Amino acid sequence: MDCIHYAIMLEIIERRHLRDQLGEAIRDRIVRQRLPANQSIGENALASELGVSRTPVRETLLGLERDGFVKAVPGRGFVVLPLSAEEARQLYPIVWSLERLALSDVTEVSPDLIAKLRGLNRNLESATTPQERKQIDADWHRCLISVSGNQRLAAMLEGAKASIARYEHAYMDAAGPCDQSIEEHEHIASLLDESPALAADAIEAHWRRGLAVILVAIEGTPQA
Amino acid sequence: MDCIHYAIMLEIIERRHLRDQLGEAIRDRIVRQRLPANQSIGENALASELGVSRTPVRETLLGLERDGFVKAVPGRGFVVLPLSAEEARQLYPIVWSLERLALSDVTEVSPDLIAKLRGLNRNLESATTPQERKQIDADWHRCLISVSGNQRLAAMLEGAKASIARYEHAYMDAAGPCDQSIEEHEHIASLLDESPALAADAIEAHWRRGLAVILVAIEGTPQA
DNA sequence: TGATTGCATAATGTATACAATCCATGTAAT
DNA sequence: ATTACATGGATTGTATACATTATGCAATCA
Repeated sequence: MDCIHYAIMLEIIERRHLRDQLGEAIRDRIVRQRLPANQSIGENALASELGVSRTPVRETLLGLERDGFVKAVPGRGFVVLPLSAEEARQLYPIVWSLERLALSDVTEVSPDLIAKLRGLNRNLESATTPQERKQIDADWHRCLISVSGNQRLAAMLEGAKASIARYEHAYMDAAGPCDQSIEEHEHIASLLDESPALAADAIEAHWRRGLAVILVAIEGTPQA
Repeated sequence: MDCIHYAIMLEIIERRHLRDQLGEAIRDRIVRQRLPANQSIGENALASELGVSRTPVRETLLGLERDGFVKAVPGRGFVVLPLSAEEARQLYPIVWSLERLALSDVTEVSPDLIAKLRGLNRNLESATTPQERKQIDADWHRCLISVSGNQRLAAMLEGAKASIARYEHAYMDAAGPCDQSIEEHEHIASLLDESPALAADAIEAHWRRGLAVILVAIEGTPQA
């Protein structure tokens, strides 16, 4: 029994397609505006920069098109879509509707899960780097919607959240989730086992506040 | 000035990627179970059958993976995912949540739109072939959610509806939308300008009934 | 007989090739 | 000077090639 068998037994070998690994890198370039909006993506340059061929790059871009990062224009490749207040106004309600759905119809919430949410929230409090804070915040929401057990819902939310990340990066404080977010998380966690309906209202309010921040940043006017 | 210039001026020339055209064909093969579930898709056979190379076929399959039709397994290609009551229970609530969202926050509904809905519903009544009925039903729902103006929402719903079409084809009466559906459509249209909230409730009920039909067909028991 | 190994074949994942088309620059004509 | 057009290089969309990995089957062994 050699090391390969051990690897299989322990599920160490985890093969991933190149396109999945590239996703992170290319999304990052878009979020950080290294690939500017309204500009066609040079597939050759991107591929050689990433050390792969055009094929997996194009596969990744097709996925990013589904998530609303880019648009494929016949004959001129993939174009990075611009951010807009209008799109933000479209995206956020989708997210809060889907997270509401995750919390509806929940009959019983395990104490373990609430404990896990509280733990993540503590980690969020003590996190130092913005990157870490954003990561933990995303984990907290993933954990929250896991109560539904709805995998299709989780997958759709992943895509929508990725789009929203663009707006948060571009317009929100680079520090990441603030104290108010942490308080709201705690509030939601505490509501979870008493009244899922109230928790659903709270999660919607949480996102509404996030949208308001973004819209102020984009449009300047406090209430638009 | 030759015919090509005219074509461009009139926007007659509409270039589409092969992957988009293949989408319909491959989805159809899955829905009709010509590509059976739990079975890996032979890309070579499919490509030559469709008269194209593997490249656009694979691009299409990546899109179908996003819509939950297939799953890419590293090393063994794309596998057609099986239908399950569990997935149906996940999909339908997503659809009614998103259609609810489309109807919420609607301030003013144009009379034109209501007239168009009623017109489509009449077409649905007089449609003859099941294919036509399904097409018109889909158009009716597209028209309904267009009141929101939320394009991201519309795109997500397209994907979710495509998945649901698999269930409807496999388990619902092949005749397509029935008289009750038409009545419900009419009811929803009439509620639309008075009370969007009630219309939202009605559209949810519409989909809940659809889910119930599917679940009975899959599981047999009337209330599960 | 039943399980296992080894090999041959087929299929996948990625890279590369090639034809079509886009875009920028330059040139001529008005 | 501006427009129209021609031309070349660059880029895309699709096809094909190639290396790796999976799959099936026959031969071997317990």
